[in-house]
Amino acid sequence: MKEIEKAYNPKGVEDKIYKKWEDSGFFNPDNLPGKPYSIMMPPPNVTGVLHLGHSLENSLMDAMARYQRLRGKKVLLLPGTDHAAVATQAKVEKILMEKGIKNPRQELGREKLLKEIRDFSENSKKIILGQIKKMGTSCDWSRLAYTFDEDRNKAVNEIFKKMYEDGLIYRGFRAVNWSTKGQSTLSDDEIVHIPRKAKLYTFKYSKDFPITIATTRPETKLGDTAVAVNPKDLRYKKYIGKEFDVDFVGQKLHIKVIADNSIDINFGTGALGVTPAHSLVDYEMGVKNNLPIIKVINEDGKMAGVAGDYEGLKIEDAREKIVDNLKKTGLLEKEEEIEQNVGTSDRFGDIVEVLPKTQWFVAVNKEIPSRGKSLKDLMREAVGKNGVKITPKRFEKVYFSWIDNLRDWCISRQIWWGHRVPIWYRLNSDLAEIYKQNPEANRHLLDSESRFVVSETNPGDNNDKDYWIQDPDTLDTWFSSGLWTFSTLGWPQKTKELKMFHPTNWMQMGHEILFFWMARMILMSSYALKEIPFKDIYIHGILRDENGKKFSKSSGNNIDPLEVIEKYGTDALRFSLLSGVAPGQDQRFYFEKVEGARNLVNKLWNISRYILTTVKKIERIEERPEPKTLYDKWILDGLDFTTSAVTTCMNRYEFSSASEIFLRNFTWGMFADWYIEVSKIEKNKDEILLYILERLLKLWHPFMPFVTEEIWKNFFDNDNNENLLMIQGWPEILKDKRDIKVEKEVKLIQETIVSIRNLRAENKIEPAKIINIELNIKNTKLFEENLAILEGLLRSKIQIKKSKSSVPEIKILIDEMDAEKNKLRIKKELEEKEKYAANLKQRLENKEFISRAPKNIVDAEKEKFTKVEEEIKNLRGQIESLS
RNA sequence: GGACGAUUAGCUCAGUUGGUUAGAGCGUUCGAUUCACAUUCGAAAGGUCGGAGGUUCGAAUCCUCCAUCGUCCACCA
Repeated sequence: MKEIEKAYNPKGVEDKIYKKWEDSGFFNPDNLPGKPYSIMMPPPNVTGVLHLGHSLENSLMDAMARYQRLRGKKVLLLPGTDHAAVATQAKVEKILMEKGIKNPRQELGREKLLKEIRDFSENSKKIILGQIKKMGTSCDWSRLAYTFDEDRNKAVNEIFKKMYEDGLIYRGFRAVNWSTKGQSTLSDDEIVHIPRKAKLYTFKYSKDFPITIATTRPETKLGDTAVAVNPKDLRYKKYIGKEFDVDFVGQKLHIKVIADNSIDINFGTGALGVTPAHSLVDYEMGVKNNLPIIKVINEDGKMAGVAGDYEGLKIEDAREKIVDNLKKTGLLEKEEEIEQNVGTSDRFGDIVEVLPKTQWFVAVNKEIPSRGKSLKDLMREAVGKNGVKITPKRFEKVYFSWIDNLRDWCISRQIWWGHRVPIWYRLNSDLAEIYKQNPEANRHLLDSESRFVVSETNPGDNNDKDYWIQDPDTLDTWFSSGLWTFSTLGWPQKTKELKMFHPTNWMQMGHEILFFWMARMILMSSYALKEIPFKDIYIHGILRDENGKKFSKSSGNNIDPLEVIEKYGTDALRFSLLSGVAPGQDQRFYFEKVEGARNLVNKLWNISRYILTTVKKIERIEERPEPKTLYDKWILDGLDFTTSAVTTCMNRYEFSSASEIFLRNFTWGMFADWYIEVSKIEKNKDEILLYILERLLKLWHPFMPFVTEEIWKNFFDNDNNENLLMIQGWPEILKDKRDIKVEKEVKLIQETIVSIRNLRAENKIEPAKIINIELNIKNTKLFEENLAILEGLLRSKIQIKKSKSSVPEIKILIDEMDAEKNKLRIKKELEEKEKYAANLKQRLENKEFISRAPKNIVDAEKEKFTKVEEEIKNLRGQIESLS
């Protein structure tokens, strides 16, 4: 007889099995037959190690990949990591600062700092990849990619060039978001708004200026070049178009009064001081009205030279001084405290300033040559009816509203960790010399240089090589991760992989990167390949702790997935995550859940242990065995139904229903609790048990790959690769409907068994004691045929007597029965049934119901009524016989 | 300010086109250990589905309003 351990011990087997899978080559689609199916794993940032959220993603993707592989597809699950430009540099700089290096960029310089970041990220990468393996992820390691490796860099340069040539990438002097702390620009999406208290000042620039304005940022008013009013505002109509020279706290300003429909007549004074240099909204107004841009705040967060008396002051100090000044001159009319939202940098945390700067942008509204559409148009078309399906659908709306508000995308960053902007400027020899002496300080030489070309490498020849300077900036990290679905497949080369696996079939992600990533992938792919990068998108929620709080380092509630795996095993972790996932919905994680999952894994183990150690011969059963008894029919039908349901669920990305409702219920509730127990009584069921076990292992494999693979080994006496469960094929769907008659009969028997067990428990009859029972029933044949089961499961001697009742009337023939107690119980039951019957009766007497409800519903209600009537009669009889 | 989501048993959550006496897991109570599994087995208790209206023969499910919690977007200056 086969020896199998009493409990499943994941620790001993997981690593071995993973190695076996990896060595088999089946992670690589080249070794698989069938139609291609591809999933690109969202590359985790190399800022640190993986957390439970990543475990959820790995579980989702791997479950889908394994499911598709079992269904005979040529599955590519492509792994990778993301250099995460700003995030990683910010992180490493922080670590260095904690080590005492106050200003890492200054103290280390570009090359040394880059080395620090590279070392850090290589280390995180190693840990991350190890963690992905621990999760059992069946990804193709031979195609491992990194957003910052050579191939991906080529793709980045190529697309930059293409977009530049199409006029979609341009250099512009525009108002951009600026992080003083990070000393870099930011895209609109990298800003998080946080509420804070601020003071709103209402004042006039000067005594002779007719309009009062309000602001929370008086210091920026030094850069005002206009006042905007609503054209319908009668108070100010007469001033529109007029220009004024004013003396604002000692500075000369030239203010033009302009009309703009976006101005709210009822807010504040109904007039807005326009600062094109330091507000994105004002900047756009400035462009429309041709207003000059006056930059009064510098990159270091201090007032600029044009600010006159205020030059060199910190923003807060300048503000204070200006307010003082306004008070003194009596120009300040009101000062009130308001709640305001302020934009901060998501990575550096400081308040973001808006500054005018020369940067590189992607034009989203500009028409793409020979396509008659803008990037925005492409992005809009890609989702919805004829494009990507987002699950859940509501995120489509979120996406569209984001598109509508999209501005040109600033892609150049002043940090060092990232893809260098592939632009080279040709300076005059002396300027080149000056620049090289201090690049940081002489950046403006490049900004004002009109001779430049797009190139990966120095475009100069031996004569002027030294005068060509590459743009020191790097690209927004999302510029490179936007290419992920195709840069990983060899683009810009026309590889056969690209043709085979693009567009990808499925993409899953958290809703927090919908804009950052999904939108950019759609942009890049529909532009460069004219393909929407994926067919379906699945949005999952974020994992929270047991109190509903976000996991984060600062709240100290982080859980290391490896710790969970160590304690409960990977399969348990995977199942606990997958069984609770609902699209777009946040999910709580707690250890009781994993414990329950671990118990389920062990249950499957023990089911297998029982079957494999008791059957005469372990063998694979290809054909659906012929059912001999009622329970055989029931369980085989159940398996068919479960197979069909699980398949449907997986095709719809309903991981939770597939695993929790159907598989768990069938495995534990039907197969273990009933059928295996029955098989001990009815005997000779090796074929059916083995047949079901094999299919169960396959159905469970996407959710719990390790334990199923480990059990599967017992079917073979060698460990050839082609015997691995992961490629054995998905169970065939034979039929998806259960036989209603069989269903009903089994239900009747099970209800009878439960009732009798209940009676035993209530009357405190020892479970071991054999008792005599009399069953009065119309359908004696059914009960006679299943007598052995009833007697076996109930430890009873049962006499079946013919009666008119279609529900069994149970009599326990024993002295210890407490008649009073019994009567009470029956009375209670009777009451409930009578209430129910009254309910049904009312419904059936309602003419509207009879005439309007569909016939099958009415018939079902009638049937229910006759049944409950019978039960009531039965119970009444029992009471009588007891008294 | 705008949009979206959640509210179902003590806890965590299912409930897919409106039609079962509203389900599961955990927890609780009672009982069981030579027979695959105490990481187990058996039994039970526990909910007027956030509130108020409406549509319908019929509402946890659809509509309106309200309440509470949460998320995203947005520089009302």
